[in-house]
Amino acid sequence: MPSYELDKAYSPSKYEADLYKRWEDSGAFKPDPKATKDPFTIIMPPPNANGDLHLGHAMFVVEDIMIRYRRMQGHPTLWLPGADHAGIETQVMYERQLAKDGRSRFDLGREEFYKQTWDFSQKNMHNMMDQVRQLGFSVDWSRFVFTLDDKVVATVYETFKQLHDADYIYRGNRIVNWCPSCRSAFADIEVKYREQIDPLYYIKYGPFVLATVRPETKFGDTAIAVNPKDERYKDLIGKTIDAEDLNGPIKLQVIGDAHIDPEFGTGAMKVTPAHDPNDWEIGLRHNLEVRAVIGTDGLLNERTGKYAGMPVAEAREQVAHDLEERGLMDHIDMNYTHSVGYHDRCGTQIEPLVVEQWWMKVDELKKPAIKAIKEGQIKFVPERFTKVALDWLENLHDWNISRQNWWGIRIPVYYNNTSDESKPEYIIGTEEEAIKTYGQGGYEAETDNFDTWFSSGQWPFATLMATGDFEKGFYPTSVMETGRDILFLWVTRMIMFGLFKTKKVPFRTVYLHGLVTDEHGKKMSKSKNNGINPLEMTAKYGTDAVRLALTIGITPGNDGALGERKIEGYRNFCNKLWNVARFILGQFPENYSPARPVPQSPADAWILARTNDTVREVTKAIEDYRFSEAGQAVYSLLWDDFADWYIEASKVEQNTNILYHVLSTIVTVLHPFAPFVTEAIWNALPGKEGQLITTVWPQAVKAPAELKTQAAKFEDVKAVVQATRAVAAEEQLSKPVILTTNQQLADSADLVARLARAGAVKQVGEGSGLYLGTTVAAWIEANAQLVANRRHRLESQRDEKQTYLKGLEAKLANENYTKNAPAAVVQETRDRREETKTLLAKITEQLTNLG
RNA sequence: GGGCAAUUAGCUCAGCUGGUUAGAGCGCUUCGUUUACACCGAAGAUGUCGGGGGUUCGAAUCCCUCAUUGCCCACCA
Repeated sequence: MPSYELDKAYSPSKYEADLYKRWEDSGAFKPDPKATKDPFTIIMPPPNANGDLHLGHAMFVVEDIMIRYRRMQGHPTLWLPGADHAGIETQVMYERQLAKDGRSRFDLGREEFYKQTWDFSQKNMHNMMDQVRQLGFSVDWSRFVFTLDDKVVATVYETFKQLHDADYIYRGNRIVNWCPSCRSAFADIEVKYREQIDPLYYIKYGPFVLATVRPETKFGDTAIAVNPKDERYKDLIGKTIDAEDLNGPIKLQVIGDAHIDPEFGTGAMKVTPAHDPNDWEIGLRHNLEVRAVIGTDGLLNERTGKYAGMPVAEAREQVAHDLEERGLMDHIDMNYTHSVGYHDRCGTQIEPLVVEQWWMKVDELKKPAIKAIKEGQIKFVPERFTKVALDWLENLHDWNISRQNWWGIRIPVYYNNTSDESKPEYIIGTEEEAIKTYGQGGYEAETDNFDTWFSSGQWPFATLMATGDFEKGFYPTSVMETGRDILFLWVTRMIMFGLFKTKKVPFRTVYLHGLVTDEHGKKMSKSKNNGINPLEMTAKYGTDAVRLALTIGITPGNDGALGERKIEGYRNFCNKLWNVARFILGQFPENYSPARPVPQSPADAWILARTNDTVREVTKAIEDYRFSEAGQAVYSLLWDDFADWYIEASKVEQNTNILYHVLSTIVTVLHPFAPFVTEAIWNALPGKEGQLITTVWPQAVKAPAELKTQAAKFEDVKAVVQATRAVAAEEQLSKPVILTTNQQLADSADLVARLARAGAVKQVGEGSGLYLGTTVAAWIEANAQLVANRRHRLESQRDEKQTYLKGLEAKLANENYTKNAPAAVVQETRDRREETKTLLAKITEQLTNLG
């Protein structure tokens, strides 16, 4: 015997874990092999296996919405989860942990450090997987992929070799962004610039005075550059000058280079090709000697004499001090503002150094990517990011793909360590191949790792190749949904790699979400202590509440504010839905077996029409990636229409099949957004088989005219009820009596009375009392005093309508309007005019009767 | 220096290709022991849609311009 009963309030913790397990165990998360539509695939951006999930990950809820929606639509649907070893980021995090015990990675050594970081990330990975479950994400766990899985690494290696064979990979000694703390080079995009004030030293160099913020690099100066058009220095170009320096006299050649701004400083610049990117370029142009004076350890080297071994900052002070002492300092500007690069992961100041690295040529690789985007093979949501991505790609320079960190995927290169020069300088391949080529002990393995983004840039195909789904129609994937902040770092690179490796775009649509900020739109940060932990919130308010809070009111590409109060609001909404279900379940007779909903009353027709419209609206909105609007539409149907009106109406005239139908429909279309509460309710409904997660998405139909006519009658009832309530509230009337001349309204007397909390609804030949001003003529029985009291209200009502009518008439009198505006719009204006005229006549009549 | 976005109710934000008298949630005021829900219900107040100009029959929506805020990119001896 069904016990159609639910707890008084929805308690998420009671259901979530069980429901999730049931979904997972039933295989619902796997693509349905029987589904016949096109496959729908999303590869989840793999969270970094080095900590807890945060709100950025919780934003993947939009992926779950798409996935659940497509699954219900009957597509073979795959949401593939994974985790990222996140090279340098994880390394830095684990090093911080080590630092708490006063240790560094150098104490452990490379091998031990790797092993411990592996354990650290494995632990985090499992923790993270639990958290993904907690968010209700319907990912196919059987296809979980880690970036360090053998199959992924194999694909990454294969791609590297293919790129190398195509001549897109080279090894080069060039200036790079060096992080002295990580002891690794980084790509330009991993350097974040911060504005700061530093002293600008004007130092004397023979006949020159020149400005620099880095006097400590002067030992690496190999020229002085001036603008060739600068009259002051023109004659010196090409000459070599003698200058007194801290370590004795030196000679420097003077070169002319258009890069020099005559307005800056003294118009002359010291050129240090080894330690400044611009100077490096100048050096290339003028074939200057590259003299390194700072090592990869961030310390000055033996070329600097007594400064050798000093860290850069210390050396700078010392050199400046000594220059002053020796009379070689002209003056110092203490208020010079400029921006300085810092490593975005560890925050250490970047030291430009010349170090040998592996590079990827991008000039050819980016072309197909640009083409694909321009041709619309990849669409961006929101659209404005199309141009942003294109601009970035078009200006992209060769990419340094090697990292000297210890945590990552080793570049599969072995160098010739034998004296046999007929053998290749290096090979790309396995150790066995190295042995074959160079003999046992005749080779040296590369120790550099790949940039994390080199491997994750291959994620869409690397994952599907690892799971064996690549050939099964899941590639190209459907949507790449990720944070706006990694558009360049990740998305553009996936496009390049995807097109190179598979000749196909990796995804058809890129959906970018913005940043989740605190409730006042401020960035969340530890120092401000305004952060929200999504996992704490799911525990406190339920996962559905958090999901809705991250969906509704948040638009693609834009930042979205989230406060605890917002989550609380959606917790309330879930509870509202729960109670609606609880009420309806209580209405079912024993052994109720649902039948086709047939409208018997205007209210029935009205709610059926509203439900049908909402299904259409939600479906369209999801298809258009307007998830906020989709969620809002269901929210409003449930609360504003179903709960506030229809359920109340059903307490007078009940149509159980319609209650059942509307509840089922709401729960179904809300499921992608709030999967738990909807599934819990579904399970309690009689006559439902299987799980909601795999139930078929409803289809909106073209509503028959008769349904619309009937529905309009309920709108009339609503209007009278609302007007009555307003008057009753303002005049403190209890149980007012409603009079009407309208047959239909009189027919619905019980309904109107209940909804309006009226004493009675009476049909009369002629109205009297307080006129309600609704299209269906109705009055509230009232004495002369009360009517007189409300006279001003009628008058202002009349004035308002008159103004409005005037506007409409002016509009319709305008030929330009009636000619140019679409016929439907004009017709609507005409209808409105007639309506307003009728109302106005009634109000005027009422006022006349008042005398 | 280049670019993008935002500016709408006290707060946080919707408003898709221009077309009802501009919306939601929260907050606020008043009232409320109704056959589910106080995590509730009813009623209500609050807007020169940042300023100025323009296009149009019609502009929150399109164009120009200014202002403020945020973000991205580049450069910075």
